[in-house]
Amino acid sequence: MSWSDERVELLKKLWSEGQSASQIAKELGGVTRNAVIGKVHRLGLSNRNGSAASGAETAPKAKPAAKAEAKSKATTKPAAKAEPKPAPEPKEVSVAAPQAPVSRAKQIIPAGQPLPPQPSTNEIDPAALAKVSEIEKKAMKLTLMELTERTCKWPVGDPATPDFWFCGLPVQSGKPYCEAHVGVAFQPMSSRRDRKR
DNA sequence: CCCTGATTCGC
DNA sequence: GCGAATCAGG
Repeated sequence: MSWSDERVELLKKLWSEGQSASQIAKELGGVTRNAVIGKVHRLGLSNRNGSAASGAETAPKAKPAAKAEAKSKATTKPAAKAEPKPAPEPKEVSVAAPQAPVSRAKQIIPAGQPLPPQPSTNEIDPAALAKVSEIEKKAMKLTLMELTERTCKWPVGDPATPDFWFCGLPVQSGKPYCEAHVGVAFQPMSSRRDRKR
């Protein structure tokens, strides 16, 4: 595989979108994450500007590079290329705010069948819920067959609906869900024992 | 162990 | 230019 124009464009897009190198590699196909990273560097866009994706974001690293380094990086990138596609990316996430309720999590519990470990959607940390609804917007939206050992298996939507999918984001570690969903899946402790019937 | 990006260096 | 190997870190 070679870096055709289209592939480079897709690479740029996905990279600035905040996708990880491995994810981009998968989508491109025929390349490894190393190839992606290498290309990214060669393109001079190692810095993901535009909007730092909150969440799975690596903090700004300041690498002294204790190795032999006598080169100065000339980051002179005009980038004044006329793109046919203006890159419609309304990326301007304002996370600084006290987290305004973007959207109320509707209780879309179909028949009351507690499929997922979805705990009572009313006594969970609101911040965690907000986090969930936020990451679910950029979830992988995988199908059942696409789930792997390390993709978030949190179901979203109504299983009896075409809008049903699994989160699919990278799992926290050995857990079945991504960080955000782990947050709501495992309640620290709550009034659990007071469930009387 | 899983992952992330960064860098090096033979090709 | 390319990317596997390696490095450095979470």
